[in-house]
Amino acid sequence: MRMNEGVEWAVHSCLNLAWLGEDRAVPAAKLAAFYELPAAYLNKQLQALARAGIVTSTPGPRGGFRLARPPEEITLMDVVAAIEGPDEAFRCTEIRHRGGSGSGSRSETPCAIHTSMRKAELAWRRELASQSIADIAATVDDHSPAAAERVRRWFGDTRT
Amino acid sequence: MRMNEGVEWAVHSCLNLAWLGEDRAVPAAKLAAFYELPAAYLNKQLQALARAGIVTSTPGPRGGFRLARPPEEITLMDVVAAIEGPDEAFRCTEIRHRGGSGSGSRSETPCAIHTSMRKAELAWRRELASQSIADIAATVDDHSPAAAERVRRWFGDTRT
DNA sequence: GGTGTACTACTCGGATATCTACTGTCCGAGTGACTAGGG
DNA sequence: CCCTAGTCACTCGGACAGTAGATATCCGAGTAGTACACC
Repeated sequence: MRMNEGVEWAVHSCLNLAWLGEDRAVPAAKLAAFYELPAAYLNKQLQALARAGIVTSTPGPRGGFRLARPPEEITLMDVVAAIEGPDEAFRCTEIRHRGGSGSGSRSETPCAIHTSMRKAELAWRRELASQSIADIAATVDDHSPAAAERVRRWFGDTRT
Repeated sequence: MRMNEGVEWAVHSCLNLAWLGEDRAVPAAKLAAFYELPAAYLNKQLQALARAGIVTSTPGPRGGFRLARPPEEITLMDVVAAIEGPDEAFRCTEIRHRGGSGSGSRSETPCAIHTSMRKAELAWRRELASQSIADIAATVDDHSPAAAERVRRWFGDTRT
């Protein structure tokens, strides 16, 4: 089981967008250059965020991405769901109804394994939903206060 | 993000082994036939369980797999870790230290995103570790009491 | 009849193909800004 | 000096390859049971 690498990129980009404010749009190429990521592929992830309503995109010159709502209202769960899709990690294929096992009583009782797995996954989702982009930004500001300013300076100065 | 299908097979097989008792070994081919699964591939998953010390394997005629310890002491976390491996789903690649971002202060503060993700994943693992094979067996016995007996009969009768 | 030995069938275990989906790249559609010309 | 039309560069958006990991399969090593020959 492995999470898409795009999730890491997306969260970092959301953090940067949060620091840069909502009044300016940042092109995907610039967000990618900040971390030396492949620009076109990061763009793909940002598109997913846009479809999920987490960021808004504006085309043309001076265009780019910006957060669609305040960072307090964007949770890690939102970002993960946008990139990974709605499906849960464990997918019950109902093998208990195949072969010699299910012959006869095709009961409609829920699969106990599926239930247990879902319970664990819900705990995971709940924890993700409890943490917002603003929370993470606050943690970073606490540990290294210069980070936000460095981001603002870098995105303000370079004209790549 | 998608969990290996082998996890589902492995948990079902552990359940069956629990119902069949520790005093008899069941070949992988028979466990596979019960659900019409590819035998060689299920065997691969059972090997992973054996390496993790969840089941013991005995070769030769009358050989097969059996639980290495009572089902009360086998948790879902054990099985998932055996199949999926020890790595966590979210892997921080430390992109924050690449490119224009990290130039200058390569701080040793922990990555806040990584910390948050790990927190969620720990909640998931904790929930998995709290449920044992015996718990699931009890749930199934509660919902459809005939299941255990049907398993014992099927594995006892057929001589495939 | 008892015992030792060779044989056979059965099982796991790991090495080897195939296939899905994640990763990465490219080009076109659309939009806003800028420039130049006219009033 | 102000307004308008045309051009251009920039950006997103989706369509198109490449690749790692999961899925599926096959064959060899080892073992226990069995049959047979010998004592």
